[in-house]
Amino acid sequence: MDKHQLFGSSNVDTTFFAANGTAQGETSKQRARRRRRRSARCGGGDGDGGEMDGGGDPKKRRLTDEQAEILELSFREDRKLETARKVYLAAELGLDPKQVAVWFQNRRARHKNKTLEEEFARLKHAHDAAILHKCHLENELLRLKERLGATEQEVRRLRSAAGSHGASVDGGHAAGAVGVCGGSPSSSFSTGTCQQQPGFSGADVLGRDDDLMMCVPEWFLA
DNA sequence: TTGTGTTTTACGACCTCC
DNA sequence: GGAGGTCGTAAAACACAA
Repeated sequence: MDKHQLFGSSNVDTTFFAANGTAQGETSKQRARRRRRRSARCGGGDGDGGEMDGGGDPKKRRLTDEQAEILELSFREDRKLETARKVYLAAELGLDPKQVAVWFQNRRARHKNKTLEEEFARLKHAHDAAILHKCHLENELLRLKERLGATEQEVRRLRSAAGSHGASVDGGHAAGAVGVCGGSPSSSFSTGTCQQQPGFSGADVLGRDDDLMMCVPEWFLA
């Protein structure tokens, strides 16, 4: 039969019949096996089945491969089935128009299911990615909180040290404590960091590879 | 060969559109 | 009101492991 007759001037890929043994991803091997089984069951030679004249249940008979393929092509053309096309397909395929209608109904349902599954997979992938990103952000937040806590602790230590130092040595001129410690061996500011004038850098607390340089200005210590 | 899970065909109920 | 749509489901047909 001329496939183009079924679909008018449409762009039906006629190579479909040659290249695709299947309408829905079934392998040719599976299809062949299925056909053999069906033939054996129905006692039919080549004409597997449309009429089921071998005595099977006439109520529910499977379409032949060719019928299914042509219906599949027609479905790809247009998922809706208008009356004229239904009648034409039924006549061409030797089927009841009702069968054609039912086939389209079921095919639409399968298509919808497949679409939903694909959409679900896509959304799940996006969801997983979002969860991963959230984990990264939470880790980052945790790290920043730890750094903040350490810095605050250091600030408190410096303030208490500056307070006691100023009171006992220079009568309360604590404002310049950081700057004037001068690297005294006994001072808590004897490390190199305290030399960083005019303010305090928390780099020793934060670690060398930290990208966040938290600085405490001198007025804060006053 | 058989039990079981999946796919396909068919139907009824209900809804929408013309 | 009729035709054709979706949705849910039954049951036949089928695939496949044990």
